[in-house]
Amino acid sequence: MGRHSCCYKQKLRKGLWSPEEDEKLLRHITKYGHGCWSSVPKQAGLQRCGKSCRLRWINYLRPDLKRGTFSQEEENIIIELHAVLGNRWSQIAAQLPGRTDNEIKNLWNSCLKKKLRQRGIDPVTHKPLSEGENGEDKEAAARNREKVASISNELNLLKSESFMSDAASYEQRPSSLATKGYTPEMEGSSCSKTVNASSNINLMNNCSSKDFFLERFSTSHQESYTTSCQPSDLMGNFPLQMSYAPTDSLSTNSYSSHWFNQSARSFDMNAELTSSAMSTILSPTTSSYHPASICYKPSFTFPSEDISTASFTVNGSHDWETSASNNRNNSIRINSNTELRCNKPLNAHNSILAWGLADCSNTGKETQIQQLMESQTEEAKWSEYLHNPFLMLAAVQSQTPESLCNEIKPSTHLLSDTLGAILPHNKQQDLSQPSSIFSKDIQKLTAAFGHI
DNA sequence: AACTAGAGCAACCGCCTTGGA
DNA sequence: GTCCAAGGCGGTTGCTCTAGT
Repeated sequence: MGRHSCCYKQKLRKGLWSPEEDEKLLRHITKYGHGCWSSVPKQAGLQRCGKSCRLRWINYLRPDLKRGTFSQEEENIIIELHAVLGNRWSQIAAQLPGRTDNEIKNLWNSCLKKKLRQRGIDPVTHKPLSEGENGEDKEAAARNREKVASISNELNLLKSESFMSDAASYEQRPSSLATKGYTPEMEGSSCSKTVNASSNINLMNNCSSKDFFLERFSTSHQESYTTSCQPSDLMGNFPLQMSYAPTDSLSTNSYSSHWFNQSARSFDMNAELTSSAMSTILSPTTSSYHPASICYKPSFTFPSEDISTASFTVNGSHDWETSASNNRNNSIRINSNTELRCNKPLNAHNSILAWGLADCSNTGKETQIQQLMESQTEEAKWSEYLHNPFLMLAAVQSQTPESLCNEIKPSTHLLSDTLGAILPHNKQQDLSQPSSIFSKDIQKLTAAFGHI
């Protein structure tokens, strides 16, 4: 790899775009659309490479771009999203209509990082800066810690044969679809990419339960069907610090932390699991129901769609299976022992799902995990579990369903409470409508898992 | 007025993934 | 299965502007 092939062929202009070039590009795309970017410069009469044209369009000429400085609310959203997503600028940008990843990246590097440091928050970890460690040292230290943790986790993985089951893949939506949704013809395209098992291994072992869930249950990062997640519920020790954004509408719900999908819908973290994972694996008709479940603490909000009871199976392995292909047994099975499932019927009047990690085999064992859970607060328990997938696995494999049962907290109100303040006015009406995204995902996962 | 440093921003670079041949 | 072009993304560079000296 190196310079783009198009740049070899002829001497192309580089550097800043002139108004004439802008006009040519704008006129061409307005009239014909961009189609294949590599052919755009020729058709538009530009001495630029296709990539350069694409970038110019995306970052500057696009008509839906929002100009001007970032509002305080936008900054807060970026900070919150960065705490969750890290430097995934395109994903962050996807939650801020009219803003580009480049813009956000520049803002972060030039302004927000500084602001966070001034507030005593490490922009890398989003945790309070410790005294005696300056920002740069802290960053380096954080990177080192990550490396160490990563290596350690890899070793743990090797030790854990249960995690070394054969590879599986699941479908993930293409990033292009999500990020650059301004070309209508792109919508509905069905490209996909496969994430192999090694990705999932890393997800598990980097001890980010957030990532674990997002990767496992969302159809894509880019189009992540959002979640609001109570960090103590799902993110373990994930460093989501809300304290620095106390005034905006997001932060009034603090730990609800709503996210948005490409169409500016907001969902609940739990809904991410349900909307992307569930919708892709559930048929609206049948699924199994297991009365003796281990209730998984986070409650899942599901859009009001006519979906019956459902379950999907999880094990500690990164190997997923589903029997959804025949639409009779709508479950994802990772291994034979554990199920993560919804144990409430879903219909238009009951959109709250209670999910369970159900132990299907090893019941009644007393374990360290159980003792741990008994001794800690509920929040801490789940934090610990979600922080450490191995603990989770161990617990699930050794606990009785009852011993792990926690109450389910409805969370739909978080959605409605927050959206009004966040969504553009013209988007708010969508909230009452069943999301077509979900049915799309049903098709996608069905297709994705159908061949397994 | 000249110089310098820093901030902000636009664009490029290099790598990765995807999909078609 | 391999190769390659295209597209996407995050990191980096370099230019311009502005404030301070």
